[in-house]
Amino acid sequence: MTVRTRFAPSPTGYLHVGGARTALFNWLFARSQGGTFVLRVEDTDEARNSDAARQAIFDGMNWLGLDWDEGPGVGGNCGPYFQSERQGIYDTWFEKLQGTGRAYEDGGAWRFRFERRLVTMLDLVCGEVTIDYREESNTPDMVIRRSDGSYVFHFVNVVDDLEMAITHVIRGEDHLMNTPKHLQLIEALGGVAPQYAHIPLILNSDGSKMSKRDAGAAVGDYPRQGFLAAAVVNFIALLGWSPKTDAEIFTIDDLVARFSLEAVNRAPARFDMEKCRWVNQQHLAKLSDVAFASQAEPFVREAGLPLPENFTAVAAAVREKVRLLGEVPDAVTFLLTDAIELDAEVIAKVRANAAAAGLLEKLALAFEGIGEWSGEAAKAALNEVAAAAAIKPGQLMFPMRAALTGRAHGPDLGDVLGLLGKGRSVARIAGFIQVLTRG
RNA sequence: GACCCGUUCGUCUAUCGGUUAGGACUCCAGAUUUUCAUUCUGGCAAGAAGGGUUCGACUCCCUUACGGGUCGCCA
Repeated sequence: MTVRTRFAPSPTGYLHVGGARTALFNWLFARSQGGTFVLRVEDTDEARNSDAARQAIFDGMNWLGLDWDEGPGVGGNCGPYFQSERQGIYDTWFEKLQGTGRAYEDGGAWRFRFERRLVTMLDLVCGEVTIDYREESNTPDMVIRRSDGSYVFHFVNVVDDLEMAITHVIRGEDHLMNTPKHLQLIEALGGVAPQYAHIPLILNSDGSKMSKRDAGAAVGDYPRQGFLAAAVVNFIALLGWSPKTDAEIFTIDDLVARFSLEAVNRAPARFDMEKCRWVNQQHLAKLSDVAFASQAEPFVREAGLPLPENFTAVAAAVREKVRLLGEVPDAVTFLLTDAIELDAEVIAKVRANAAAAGLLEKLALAFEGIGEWSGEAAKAALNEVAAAAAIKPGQLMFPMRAALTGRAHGPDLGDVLGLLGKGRSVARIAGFIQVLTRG
């Protein structure tokens, strides 16, 4: 039997990280088992659905790299994959259920009569769970068809899982208490129940339930901030699942190779944005210079900065200084424009050294004398100036960094000098000396 | 309120009866880097509480506390 999993979101809002992780686990399980991953859109609630939300789901899945083998856009033998287009199928199953005598009308709606007994399920994550359905007041018969003729979630979800031959239902723990209902319905329908795996929910860093508007909740925000899809996939995979090794940085293929439902945790996990950023930094570090530059380019363009021909080198210079691609524009501004902002604290710090201005003047002079400019040549000149002044080259570094970048932190000075070129380097030093001496 | 699931450093986690309870993020301190960052080394920091079972319990059982989930003609 080949594994078939599905992700069945409702297009009622943006794609949530919790949903994304559910999709990821289903995808990982299918891929690791050589199975099929189905995307099914549960858009039965017309009032709450929107095209924008539908698109957000597709965009989010595509961005994360979670491709589906069957579903919207790719088709498959179990379509249509929008529940809004499956009315006829539901009608057929509903009639079949009516034939069993387990459905009864109530105020225009139709309810499913539960068997009054203990229902035991064997969850792949939670283990054996038994729910008491003997007392009707605790577990009233559920409505499966509304008085307006439309079907409710429990019914269509079960029918579709049967129709689509889903073998493993991996979903959030918020569905755990729905499972006995689904099991009873499947039994009445004469179907074979899939295996269930209820995964723990993702909480905010303060332990509250993560919902809309919480930081990090919307998958669509991640690309905008400059997260790499591979990093987000890596990070959310580690929320509630463990690869059982000390390694933490994985490609999506690594995850496929290591994934197993047995290693899914039972306790809810909190979302730690700091660590997510760290994971992103680790993934950025693994990119080639060219790949990094092309990822960073849209952000620089968006910031309204000019893109020089040597942008790859510019980006490479700041690569290990950033955790998010969104930080790149700020980090490279001083290399792309001459309108640099001088940090007041940095100026004060340089001024504290009375000799700084004089040294910088000598440095500018030495730079002027360089025939063939390069970062290395400039550094050699700096070393000579330092030697002549009987100071360590390191002492000249800070004033020079301040003059060239306006800041205390930034790329390697050799890189900066090489990228800036002779003219701009000298000009910035001259300008900085003026600021220093002005008062 | 009832029912279900859970509870190891602040956070993510390892441990499947015998460990100085390990790793990672964050933070702090050193080292390296002529500068910045990276990197490296070290440090702070945990078995919710109380009962059992056992020669021995973080690991098994019970109780309590706490956290989360579910109780719709939402999905």
